[in-house]
Amino acid sequence: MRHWLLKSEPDVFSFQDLQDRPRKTEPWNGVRNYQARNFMRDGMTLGDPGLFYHSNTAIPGVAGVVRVSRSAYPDPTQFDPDSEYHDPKSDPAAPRWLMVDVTWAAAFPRFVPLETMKQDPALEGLWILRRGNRLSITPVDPDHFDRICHLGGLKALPQ
DNA sequence: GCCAACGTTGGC
DNA sequence: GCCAACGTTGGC
Repeated sequence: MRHWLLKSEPDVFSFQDLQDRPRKTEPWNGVRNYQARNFMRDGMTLGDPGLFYHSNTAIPGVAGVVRVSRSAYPDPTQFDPDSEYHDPKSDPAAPRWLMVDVTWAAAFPRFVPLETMKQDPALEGLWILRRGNRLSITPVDPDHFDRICHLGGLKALPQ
């Protein structure tokens, strides 16, 4: 089992939006970066926990925890001409882009701002804190994962 | 809205 | 295969 951090712009899709979904589950579509795709394809397995990170917003940070509820499969939006994620170069016989499903697991009692994580020596090396980081899906060390959950006031993960 | 950092594209 | 141009990301 590996740990992850998933970025989402809350104006587009927030952690609250996920919680409000039927079955609290959402396909993580629209990933159009090869490295992020490879993490989903080669790294993610069912049940992997992930931090739900709000990016490109007034106070960026981690809102809570999700779990991978379906492993990587083709992202249908790449074949949809009406989708903003449409990729005309992707061959339906060999889909270029994949997605996973994620399911809401637990909300942090306290939102953990990026600023807080930056100032925490225990989080040194966390991918999201590296300069110029733009990857929307990144692995997280178990120690870092636990530390961020602690900062968020989460005692233990359900199940 | 600015802009640094980064990934992708395409001419050569 | 190099690399300049371009588009996107995302913190501030």
